[in-house]
Amino acid sequence: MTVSRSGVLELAVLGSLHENPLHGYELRKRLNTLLGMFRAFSYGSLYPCLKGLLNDGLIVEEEPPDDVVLGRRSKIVYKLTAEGKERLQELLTQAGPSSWEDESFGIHFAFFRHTEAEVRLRILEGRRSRLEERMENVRTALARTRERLDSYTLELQRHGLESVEREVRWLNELINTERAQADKSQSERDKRPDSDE
Amino acid sequence: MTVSRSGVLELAVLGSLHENPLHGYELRKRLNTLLGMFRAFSYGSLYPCLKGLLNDGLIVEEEPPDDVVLGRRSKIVYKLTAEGKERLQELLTQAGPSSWEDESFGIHFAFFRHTEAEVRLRILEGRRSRLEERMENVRTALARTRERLDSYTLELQRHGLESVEREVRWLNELINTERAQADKSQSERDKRPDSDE
DNA sequence: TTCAGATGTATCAGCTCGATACATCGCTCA
DNA sequence: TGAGCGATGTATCGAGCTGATACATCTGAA
Repeated sequence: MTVSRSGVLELAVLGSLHENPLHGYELRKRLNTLLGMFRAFSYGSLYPCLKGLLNDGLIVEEEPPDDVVLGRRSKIVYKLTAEGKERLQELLTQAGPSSWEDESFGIHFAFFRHTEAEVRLRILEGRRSRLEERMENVRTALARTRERLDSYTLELQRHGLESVEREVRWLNELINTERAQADKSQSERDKRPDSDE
Repeated sequence: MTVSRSGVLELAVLGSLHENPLHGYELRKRLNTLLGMFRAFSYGSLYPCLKGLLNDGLIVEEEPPDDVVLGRRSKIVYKLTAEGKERLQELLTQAGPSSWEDESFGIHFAFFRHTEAEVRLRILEGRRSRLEERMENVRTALARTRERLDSYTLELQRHGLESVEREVRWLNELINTERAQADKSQSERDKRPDSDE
């Protein structure tokens, strides 16, 4: 906590370093590739974050392999410590309201393969209800406005709402898939496919 | 420039106050209704912005109407000055790269009814090429990645790209409409519909 | 009457972005 | 050879925004 580190960035960095050790520059590229259109991190957030994680003992500098030692090392390659792995597990397990914020959701989603089915469902459903709530607010605010809005503003509203509706449908599909899988593995564990759930 | 004021917020505030004088609380509600799903401003940015605009003489406190004078005024209603109107025109006329940033585009769009057709086209086309460029980068970065990504990450990429593709199509429609209107008014001005432009 | 919730102004810590600085490496073109 | 250039690489800073919070008033309902 000594140094700036926002939780979501921490997850992104620890999750990436868990897969393989990286140095800052490459970490940024990897993360931005991973997140695609959703998000792009800047050095101004990554380097302070790495410094903070190092400071807290969650990551350490990796020793360069012997055959590179001769040259001055310019790269600083980081890898997770045991505490770092623990912390990552913690971040992957807990899913609070921040997990379905716009900025956090993509990160959590990108590391879904490491998280429990139950947590995945919680995050997906949390995001869905967050979006639906927001749409509801916008719609009622829009309906309450007395003056009539010009066509450009209305078009903006329409497009915005439609985009979010599409995301909700996408979330629904994902949730259904997750549920179907959960049910399947549940009934496999039970060894007897009863009709009652 | 004395106080914090980011250009896009300045446009949003001046544009709103141009239509009718408002106090901070109401300004925020109006702006957030106007922008719908696109953006929401916080007090932490609005009040400093109002202070800055006041400081630079672009807005002034409006005298309360006589029939309210008796009670202590708690509201501080602001309205544009002549310099404020000038500045607003300036902001509406100029369209640079910042106009097609994610955070700015919605604001510019929401005030399109006050801007020239030529500027509207510049902003729409600028945003389109910005999005296309970004998609191109993501796609090549994705193609260059050697390791294969898990299904969640791929799904995230797919959804992200699809959303942006949809926005590009939306922009195309708007651009076509704008162009058609521009051509129409152009030929009306010419009074003779020649084939060569 | 009291209390909750909307209205209203204002600030602050923490965090992020975009720009920038600086240095090295490998490549190409002359 | 070496000049130039773009990618690689680490790092910092100012400016600005969010979310939380504090505090005060007004209104209507219980």
